[in-house]
Amino acid sequence: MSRYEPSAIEPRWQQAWDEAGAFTARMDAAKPKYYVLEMFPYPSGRIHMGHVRNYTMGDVVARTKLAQGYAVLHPMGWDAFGMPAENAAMERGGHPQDWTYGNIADMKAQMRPLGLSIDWSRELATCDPEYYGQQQAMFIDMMEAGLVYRKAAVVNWDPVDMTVLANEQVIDGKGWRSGAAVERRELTQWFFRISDYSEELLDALDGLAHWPEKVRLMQANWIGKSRGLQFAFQTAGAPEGFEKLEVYTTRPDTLMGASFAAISPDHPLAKALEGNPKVAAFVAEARRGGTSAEEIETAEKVGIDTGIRVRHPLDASVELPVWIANFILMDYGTGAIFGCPAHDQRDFDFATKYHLPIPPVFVAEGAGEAPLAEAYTPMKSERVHYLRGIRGDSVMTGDEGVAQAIAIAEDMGFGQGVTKFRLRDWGISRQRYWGCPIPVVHCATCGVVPEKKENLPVRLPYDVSFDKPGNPLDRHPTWRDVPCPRCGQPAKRETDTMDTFVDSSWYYARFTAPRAPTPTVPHDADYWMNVDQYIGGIEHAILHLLYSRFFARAMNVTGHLPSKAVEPFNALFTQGMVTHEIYMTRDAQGRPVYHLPEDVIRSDTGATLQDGTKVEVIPSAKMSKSKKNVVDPVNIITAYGADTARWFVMSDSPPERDVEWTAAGADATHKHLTRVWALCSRIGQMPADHMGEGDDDLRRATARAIDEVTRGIEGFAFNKAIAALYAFTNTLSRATASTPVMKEAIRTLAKLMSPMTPHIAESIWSYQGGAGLCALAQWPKADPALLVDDTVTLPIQINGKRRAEIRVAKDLPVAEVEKIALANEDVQHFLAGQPVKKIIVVPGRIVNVVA
RNA sequence: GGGCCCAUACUCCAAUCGGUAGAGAGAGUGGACUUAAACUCCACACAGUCUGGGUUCGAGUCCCAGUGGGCCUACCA
Repeated sequence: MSRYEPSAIEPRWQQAWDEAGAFTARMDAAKPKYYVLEMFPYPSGRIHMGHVRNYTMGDVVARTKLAQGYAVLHPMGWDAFGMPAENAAMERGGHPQDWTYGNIADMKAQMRPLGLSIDWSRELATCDPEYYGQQQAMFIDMMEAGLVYRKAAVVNWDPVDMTVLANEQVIDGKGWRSGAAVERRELTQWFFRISDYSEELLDALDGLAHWPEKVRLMQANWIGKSRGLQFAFQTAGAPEGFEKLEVYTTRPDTLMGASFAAISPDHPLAKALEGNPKVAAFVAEARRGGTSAEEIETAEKVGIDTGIRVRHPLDASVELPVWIANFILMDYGTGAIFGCPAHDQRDFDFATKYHLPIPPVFVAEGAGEAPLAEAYTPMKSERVHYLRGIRGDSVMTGDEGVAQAIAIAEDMGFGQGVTKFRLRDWGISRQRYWGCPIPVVHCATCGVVPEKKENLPVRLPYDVSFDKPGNPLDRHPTWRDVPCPRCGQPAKRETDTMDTFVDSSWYYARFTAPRAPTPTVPHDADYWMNVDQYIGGIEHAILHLLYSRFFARAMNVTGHLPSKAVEPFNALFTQGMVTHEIYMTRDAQGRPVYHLPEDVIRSDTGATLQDGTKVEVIPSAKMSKSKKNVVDPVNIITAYGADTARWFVMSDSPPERDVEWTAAGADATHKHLTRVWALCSRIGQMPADHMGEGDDDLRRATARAIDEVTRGIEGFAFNKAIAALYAFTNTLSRATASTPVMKEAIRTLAKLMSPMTPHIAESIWSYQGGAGLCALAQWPKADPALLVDDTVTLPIQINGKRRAEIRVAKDLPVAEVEKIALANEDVQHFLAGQPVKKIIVVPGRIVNVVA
């Protein structure tokens, strides 16, 4: 065995795996199946260390399950539609399709050297017509199932780029690319009825036992269920048609503390009042409100009195003013509220500003009434003293007060208890070229008509240009102008395309039969679903994962997935980031200048540039191009090999936490692999009949390593599995056992390393006479008899302090252990004649004597 | 404002059910090898677990209060 040269062995083993079809997923009724999936990447053209960590984690799971006898499905694809491709076309010319497929080829070329156990025969890109055509078929099925509808919705419209912008693309009220002032425009858009599933999507979260608590909580908050009271105020002085004003509240128990009513600037009543120039000006100003976090935080609560009055539902003699206020959202509830300043901080701020009364409804139990410096908002579970409860003076919890208020309102007939959700229907229309075309045709006679399924896919035309702003599909007559699929009269295609989140909401299902002429194939979907382990970033905790859960239900309703797959991901793991130090100097003007790690010389005392300039070292942060604290995986693979990169990103930190990339760490990993190589070489040269010492000890150490590594991997504690491998390697390198035992131990070491470092594992395996490919060899099982010692060392504590230890047989009865412990010389010494009050024996662990 | 996570040796991190604080890695120190250095090998040293209370025979681990750092989310009535 010559030197350890990753560049020589890695491509060779990758080829061997390919030729053996080692990772081709095959349905096998005789085997349990395992579907492991990492969130597929956007084809930006470059992989980064975050990808390496994400895909290595999935690979470790996939390779281990394969060795444990599962039929494994471990596919990869590309989330290939989206705006960057169009932006690139606009900025640099070229075509989004060419740009995207070029990037896919580049990225795949960077990924393949990692040696991932991916079934590349199932590769797909969401921009493949074979993929999005099936998505269009499902869209039509969903239309028929009543899961899709059109409605007018207010959107952010960029008048220069002539497109709809997402909220995060609006910066300071201006389009992020064009810089043009963004308008709010009403457009007719397509929606999925995800809000019909609010309750179910919320309730089903409880069943996702192997999802991070954090993600489930984030989704629950996003769905946002609330129980409250909806009722109508009678108005006075309102325009015609507004004799009633519907409001919604989750705190109907505070109704007697109402001092005003307020409506959203987007409320129909506000629109009806825009004849008043002051109102119109206020509404226009409020709508321009910034969207950045900072602006929202500092935005002052402002309003304008409409002059309209409403009658209090419980006391007709009380009239409340109706204000238009900038902090009322049209999207939530009814877009109108009653203000109870004593028990809502926003209302309190508002009332203080406009000198509205602040009557408290309740006070802390035992407290008296006193002027408030801020709103009093105890938890609803807390008992409070109601001074102005709906039933007058009483003491109860907020929850009880709310329930009572709803009951009374329903009894009196002025309102009903209702459950509301924050989750809105999912608007999927995008005025973009590079997305999945919505497969419908607009006909003057027949209205909106779905395309015939035999005409799918509705392909994106290639001959488009991006020299003009707007959607090129809009100005493509031969694509746009088509006969109506129903009556044959001239009609127009829908030119909007789908949100790219639609593409990623079902790719996991498509992987089970990626080339089928239908979205899925029942037999395949039934065999492979669900995804047993899904791995990805926390940034997709809400949208992608919630949409996927909805889509799986929609696919079930339309017959594309079995009912067992309505929750498509059995287990979810969200991995931490890869971080790196940041190196900074300052230019003549004092502005920060950042430097790439390879341009910096790091020493114990600090860091300098090549020319000796002192560099400021900023603690590790997420790798980012702008801070230049990036390490290119391609360079690492060239310098050290894929096994080093894979091992390093899995070592040290627990996988859910961030891992810091350091040059010293990567170097150390490479050294370790070199040591393992040398150890293998040495064992390989031992005479076959060499009789050594400590065979049993090495067998025990081997069994322990199997046990620890297996438990580490299965428990997603890859750092602990790697630590166990370090320890086992050290033990083995010091061992002086007989040749067969040594060989057995290093073959086991290779197998245990193979999920993390598959290439070097294959080399060792074949050199040590392992049969076939290491990747396909069975995962070792630890002999339970070798995992337990016959005798154990028990520490003895006296009053909680460790004072002595004894060595006893593992299963020695407690009474015997007590006797031996008390007879111990050191114990007698420390007891110094004190009587023993109590003795606690934890078998196999510890003895504690209480004196 | 709300929520979640983290805090153990110089650094990154281990420590099953509460049971001897150290598995592993880096950096450090000393030594062997070398003309010398690098590489490699061997050895050594390094904390009582962020602070303050509590529960317990026993707390890094559980509970309460706080401090520091990170992430997410937010006028949701």
